[in-house]
Amino acid sequence: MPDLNPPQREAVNTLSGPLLVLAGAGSGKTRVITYRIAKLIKHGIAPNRILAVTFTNKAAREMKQRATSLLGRRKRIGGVPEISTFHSLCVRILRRRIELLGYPSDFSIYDSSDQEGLARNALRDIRVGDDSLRPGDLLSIIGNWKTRSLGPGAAEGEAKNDRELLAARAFERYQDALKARGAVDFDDLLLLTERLFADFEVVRREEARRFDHLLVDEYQDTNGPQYRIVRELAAAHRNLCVVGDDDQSIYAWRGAEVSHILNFKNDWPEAKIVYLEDNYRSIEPILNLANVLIKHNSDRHPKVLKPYRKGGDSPRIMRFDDETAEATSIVADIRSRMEESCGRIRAGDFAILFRTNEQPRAFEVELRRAKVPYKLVGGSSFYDRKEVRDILGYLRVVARPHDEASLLRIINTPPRGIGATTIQNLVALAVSHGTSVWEALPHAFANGTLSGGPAGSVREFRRMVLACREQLGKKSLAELARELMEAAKYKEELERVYPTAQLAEARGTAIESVINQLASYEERADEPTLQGFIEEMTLSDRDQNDKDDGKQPQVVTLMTLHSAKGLEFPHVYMVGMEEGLLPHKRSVLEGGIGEERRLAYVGVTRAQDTLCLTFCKARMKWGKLRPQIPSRFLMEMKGDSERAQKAATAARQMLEAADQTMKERNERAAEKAQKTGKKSKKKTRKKASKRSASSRSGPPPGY
DNA sequence: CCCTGCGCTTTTTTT
DNA sequence: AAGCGCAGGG
Repeated sequence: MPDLNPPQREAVNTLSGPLLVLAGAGSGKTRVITYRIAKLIKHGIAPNRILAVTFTNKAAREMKQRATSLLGRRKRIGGVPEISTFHSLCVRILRRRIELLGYPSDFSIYDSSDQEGLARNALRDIRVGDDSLRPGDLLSIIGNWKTRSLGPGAAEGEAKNDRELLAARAFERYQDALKARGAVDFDDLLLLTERLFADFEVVRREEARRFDHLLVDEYQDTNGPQYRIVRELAAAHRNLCVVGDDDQSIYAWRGAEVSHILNFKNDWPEAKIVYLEDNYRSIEPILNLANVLIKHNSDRHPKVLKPYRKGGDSPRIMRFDDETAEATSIVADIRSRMEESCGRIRAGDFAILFRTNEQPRAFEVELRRAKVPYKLVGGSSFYDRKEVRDILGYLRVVARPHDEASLLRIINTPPRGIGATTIQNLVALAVSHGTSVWEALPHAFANGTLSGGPAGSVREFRRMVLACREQLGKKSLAELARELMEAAKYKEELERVYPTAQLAEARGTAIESVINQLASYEERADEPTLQGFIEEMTLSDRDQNDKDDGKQPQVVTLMTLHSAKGLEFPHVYMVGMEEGLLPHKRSVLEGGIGEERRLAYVGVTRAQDTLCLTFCKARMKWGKLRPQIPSRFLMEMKGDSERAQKAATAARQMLEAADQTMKERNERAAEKAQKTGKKSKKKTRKKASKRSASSRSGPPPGY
């Protein structure tokens, strides 16, 4: 890539006022942002007056690195620019001011698995009509409302059917439960910040005054709350630079609105607009494919990626019998390309991109078998492992014993004789006192809720937590964590549960790994706190690789198309190019092919040198081999619109049919449930009345 | 209180 | 195919 081209230079040199940079894929937008930050500082802006916001921690980390290396020695003068994600920015604001909204300033942040527990409780014993909801469904509905800044009241008012009414009521209980625990979920971070700005002018001014320049990356993916937070922060100084590409908007399902970037000029009439269309990343044939594909989207800002790197091999399209064959061949392909290149091409040059998180399974098996090193980004990995969640639970309880979700998670892990009944009684007592379970413990000893064996176990548990809290600040956090896990006899439990020492050992490494990450956090952070570490673990993008902050190991990358946004690889495989997968079934049936096409576009434009698109004739699902139709996007890229049409029609028919059989099955199940359902309904009612009898006051909201 | 085994459901993307 | 919840035995 040459030095800055004219539009890039213009973007970098526009130092004040609103600026919209419409940057195509591979046009060097990260470079433009970092150069701009450097330029601002060279022109005398104090670094700590600059705020840059990104969507992922990875992007923030990278931007920080590049900016500091650009600035060299200069960074020491006047601090460093603040580069963070929306979420961590909001956490910082809320820690300062959230008490105005009735939350404690040491609020906990609940991640998806904590949320699920709350959702389950919120749904307990409510029924509207004969609709019911799964916790996951509820959470996605709530997420939807939250990204539209709707509270439970407004949601109930808007509810159009029983299902939504039910969800709205559960939403209220869910939100009450969160607040009662002094906890917020991910959406709340944005929502409460927005509310703080709206309700308290002082806060808005105070926060807006911290910075004179605001830069936002991936602006096409801002949702409502993010958009309004940006607007408020930049309203006074108006030095707002946003960078994005409407063709890469892939988060509409999470509330992102492309209109934010398309209507930028309406909000900031004096804004300058710069287009970056020169692509320095990919070779010509890859870009041709991308351009042809995205043209099929009608609702867009027309632009074309212009290749800087002319010539090169055309992308390959390959067909396989099933996902096992797909994985085997691709892994073999990777191996042979590495071998033939005599070490010039390395594992780290390859990426395998897919639409859904079940797809990498076959590849993992195959890569392991072929001894090719790889990493699986995101998905259910390290952070979701039971052991990791357990130790984090312990740490969270030590940091803040009122954190109910964590307390209940670990109070009997490993089993220490505090069973379900005991826990239920404790929760009921806490509820009737209107306190957290932790606070209720002394009362429970006093009034006899706890007695005998369980009382002893609980007392010992409480002592263990208190002893650990005692040590906070006196010992290193890593040391503390190690001692805590020892006191909890966690390793012994692993040895007990797993048949072989080897298995137990493998499980134990997760614990070790968290403790190591804690140690490295302590070294790196200015003022390390347990809360700070937990926050980092909760908010971090789920990239395990941030632990080895030195050299990236040379490994093949496996990730979803969504996670691939913003990245590039010399050699890319886009796998599972099939109707129902990409475009995803849901989009085929409910509309929204445009976003799927953008997703495919994002995938194609990740590739620098070679691209390989693959699909399978059939795919294993629920133990059955199901025939697949090649993705219409493949045909669109080949310029065969007619066959793309046909594929679309055939896919719709097939998926609708599958949907129909499933509906029928559900109906049959529902009928069955109605017969036994009367019984089970009675059962749950009985249970409910039992519970309320024992707790006297009945289950209040949140339980 | 804890463990096992059976049966039932499962269908996207994430900070 | 696999993970989860629940019932029943130790």
